[in-house]
This record gives sequence, C-alpha cells and structure tokens, in this order.
Amino acid sequence: MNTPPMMCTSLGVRKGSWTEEEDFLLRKCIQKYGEGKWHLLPARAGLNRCRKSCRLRWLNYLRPHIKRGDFEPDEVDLIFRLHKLLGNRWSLIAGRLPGRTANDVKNYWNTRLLRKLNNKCREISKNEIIRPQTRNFSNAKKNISHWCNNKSMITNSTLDKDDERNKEIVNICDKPTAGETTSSSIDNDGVEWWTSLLENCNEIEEEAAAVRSFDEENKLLPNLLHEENNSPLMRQGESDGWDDFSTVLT
DNA sequence: AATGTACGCAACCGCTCGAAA
DNA sequence: TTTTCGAGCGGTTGCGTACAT
Repeated sequence: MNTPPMMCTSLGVRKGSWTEEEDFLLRKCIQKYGEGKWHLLPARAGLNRCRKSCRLRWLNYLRPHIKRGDFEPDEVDLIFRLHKLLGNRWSLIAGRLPGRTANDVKNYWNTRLLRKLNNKCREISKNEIIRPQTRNFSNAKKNISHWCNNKSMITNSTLDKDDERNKEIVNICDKPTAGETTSSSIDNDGVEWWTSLLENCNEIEEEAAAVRSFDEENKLLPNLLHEENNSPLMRQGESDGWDDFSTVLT
C-alpha cells in the first residue's frame, strides 16, 4: 500500500487518507480507553488528526464486525423500505443493517440506487409526455394551517429540496396503493397531488415516530429481515409501496 | 497506448442537538 | 435561562480505479 498524499491544515492537523500506522494507533487507543471522549483521543493515541476524523475513521472503517462488499438483496430491500419510512436518516437505517455504517448506506443510496431510479424514470419519460399542469391554490387554503403545523413538511429533506432526483424518488416512493388515485391520473383541481403528498408526510412521520418508540421499547429490531412478516412496521397485507420497488430494481 | 469519463468510496465540512456549567 | 462545548449526523467533495473511446 502506497503512502497517501499528506495534507495538513493551517493548524498542522493531518487530513486525507489514513495510513496503516494511524489505523494501528487509533485501534490501540480505543482498545485501551474505549469509544467516546473523542476530543481526548488524538492526544491519547498520538495522532495528529482532529477528533472528527478519528471518530469517522473508527466508525466507518476500523470498528469490528463492519461488513464490507456488496449489499445483499435483502439489505437493499430493507434500505428501500426504511428510506421510504425515514427519509435520509442514514444512521437510523444503518442501525437496522448489522455491520453496515451510515456512510456505507448513504453512499450506496447516492450512487447505485439513485441511478437505478433515475434510469427507470428516464425510461418512463421516453414513453410518457408529462405536461405541466396549472395549480389552483385557492382550494388549498384550508390546508395551509395544517401544512404550517406539520414540521415534516418543512424540514423533511427528501421533500423540501428542489432537486430533480428527490422528486423522482418521491414520485416512485409515493406510488399509490390499490384503490388510491394514481400519480399519473393527477386530479383536475390541481390540489390533490399536494394534499396527498402532505398526507404522506404525516404518515411517514407517524410511522417514524412509531419506529422510534418501538426501538426504545425493544432496543433495535432483532432482525427485521427475517421477522418482517411479524414486524409491526411491515405487516403483511399492508402495502407500504415496497412491491413497486422490486420492479424498479430489476 | 493515451486520454476521457463514470463510478465508488473515504473523508471532510458545516450544522444541529443535548448536556453541562 | 443562557452560554459553551462535545458528539453526531447528513450533504458534499475529492481521489483512485475501471471502463470506454
């Protein structure tokens, strides 16, 4: 392994890739003192790194039992489900994937999965002409106070960014279940797409809250993958929109 | 063989949150 | 109650590598 190029900040703190020696020092220090107290770690370990860098290196790379290599289909399934439920809460998602880090999950989502979704959307757009529709907000007044009180609407990063990729995800993820209005059959009053989106936000927030409280009671789901049919989150027969993803990914 | 491009991953940055003073 | 500071998180960037031209 070649020594990576050295970079230092103005304070002389080393940046850039980690060397084997630094890894060794970090590992040794954590074995001795345990995790935490990151601000003390660089001095204890004799590392010329900032505490953030040390923490990240440990969490994403050096920690025992970290799984490397491709994600299994089960894991990809779970990522999709949890992303729909939780949004870009990578640490929460990773918490349900033993051996995977938030950074891994985030990278995987941002590269491979998003591309697959984008490709699918491009295929769709080849065949369907999506015409912009005028939006009549007069009918939406009644919803405004509801929107304003809905924190998830304001802060949910998967929804509030004017980002084409997020829009595509929202379109796919919010593909309605049987009996609901389809996104392609957008209503004529021009409001329903907004309200249904907002309702979804509420649902997602409620489900996320349920996850949190469930976690607190049970301390992490033992193995969601194998128990999902019994899981309160993914009960059989309840459409969570996931079935749609299988087709997207193939 | 050389060059350009796309992709994946590791790492950094800036922000928020919560605890302690 | 306010301020300070450490910890943690998500977004983004940069680099190395694989692949295409």
